[in-house]
Amino acid sequence: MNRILMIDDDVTLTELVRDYLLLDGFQFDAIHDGQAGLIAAQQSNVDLLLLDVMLPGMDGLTLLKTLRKTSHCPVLMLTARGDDIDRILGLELGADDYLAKPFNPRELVARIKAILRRIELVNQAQHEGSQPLELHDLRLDPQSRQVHCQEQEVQLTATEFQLLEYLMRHAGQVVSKEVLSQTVLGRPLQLHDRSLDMHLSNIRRKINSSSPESYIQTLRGSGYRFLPTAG
Amino acid sequence: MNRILMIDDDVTLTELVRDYLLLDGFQFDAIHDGQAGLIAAQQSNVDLLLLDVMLPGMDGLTLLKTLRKTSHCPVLMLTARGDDIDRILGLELGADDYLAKPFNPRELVARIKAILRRIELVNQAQHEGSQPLELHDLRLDPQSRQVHCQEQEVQLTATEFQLLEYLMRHAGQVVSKEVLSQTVLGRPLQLHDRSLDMHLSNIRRKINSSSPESYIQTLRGSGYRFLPTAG
DNA sequence: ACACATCTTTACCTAACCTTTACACGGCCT
DNA sequence: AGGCCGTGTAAAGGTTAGGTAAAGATGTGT
Repeated sequence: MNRILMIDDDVTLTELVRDYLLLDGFQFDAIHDGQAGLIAAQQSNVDLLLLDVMLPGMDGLTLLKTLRKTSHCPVLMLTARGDDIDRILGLELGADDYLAKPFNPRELVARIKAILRRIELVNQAQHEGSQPLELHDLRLDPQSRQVHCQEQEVQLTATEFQLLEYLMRHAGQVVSKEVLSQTVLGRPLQLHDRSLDMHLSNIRRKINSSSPESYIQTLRGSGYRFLPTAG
Repeated sequence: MNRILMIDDDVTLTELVRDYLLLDGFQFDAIHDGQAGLIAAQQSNVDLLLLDVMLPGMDGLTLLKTLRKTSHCPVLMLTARGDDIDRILGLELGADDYLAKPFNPRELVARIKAILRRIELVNQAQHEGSQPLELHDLRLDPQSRQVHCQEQEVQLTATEFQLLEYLMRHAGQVVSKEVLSQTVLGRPLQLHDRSLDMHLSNIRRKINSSSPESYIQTLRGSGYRFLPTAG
């Protein structure tokens, strides 16, 4: 789960952004004053900072400059149109992106995700989890992003693939819908949200066309479990 | 077997790291003084150097600077939080990575492996980088920078060539747009950046004029994959 | 300065995809 | 038995990623 800190004196705006980000499964805090914001950004463990340029207490550019002495936390600047964007993004200050006010909250979310994905990439070099998984008559290969069932290729969408991969990696364990929603869909499970059920259903349909076995058990009220091979 | 040398005055820490690295099949030595460390690094045959910034005898940055005059051995810096990371990683000193103390030993191992893998890759690329690649009815020759499709030459621009080469070298694997943008275009993928799509489109058009086969698969939401020949 | 090649951005479109809605079924409790 | 709740799934609806044409920007050589 990613923690976002927003430093902006516009309370209406921060509340709006809060709503959107919570829906997408982020943790969110807002601070409405520059100096307090700097301290919070320095001390707490923030994954990404949303920073307004115009701020009471301390303006955003100064804040960023100060923060950069001690932190490389990714920063997305919120600017008024016509601000000195080159300088903000350039080496001198080193923001990761900017967005001109007023902005579309969806766009903001998209940019946040883009930045975090970029960061993720850098850390990913050390990621090893790319060995093919083989259970029952299923083979799932993250490297080629292919799934075979009884040697027949099964075409899965990105989400279906992630879902199946997660279940297979946790074979034998019960995985709750809450966890699946958060890790696979990237958002908290909402009331009446049937997306996961649909994806599961689709996976089963696609797999069952090759194999009648059902590895994916439903544990009513608890979640799902992928049968381990021993069983 | 890879040989790791750690230069750090914290004996408890070096012992901890020793345990982890031995378990992972590395050879390991530790030296607790800067000057002695430099000499050891210069003389012995080390595959990777773990270097603390704060050191008795000679500080890590000076050591690295001196070492770089004679050696290109990969270096992973161990820093206190808030050290001038840019300078460490930058061209001036040329460390390969850094890790802030206190760190998780697993993370350290992961980064070490990542660096060594990277080095390995580079060596490999230099080694085989000049042999022509042949897949399906495509032949791509890095040496002459020519591409033939069914014996017919296909004129590609520099970017298109690099893109195709990267995909062919990773035939069978999914390659994300993020990775392609970073490696081929040399910049992080931005939101709404369609350059890659365009280059892909152009490559496909040029190739398809000679051959109706489509080796380049799109995996919506995941990236692209060049079909391996076996399949 | 100009022409040319290349790369990037913009814009539009479509198909693939994800989510929502709706209804059905079956377990579980009282 | 009856009702509630969680789940399966078909179908509809809305959204988005990707293909590509065309315009714009950038670069390079003459």
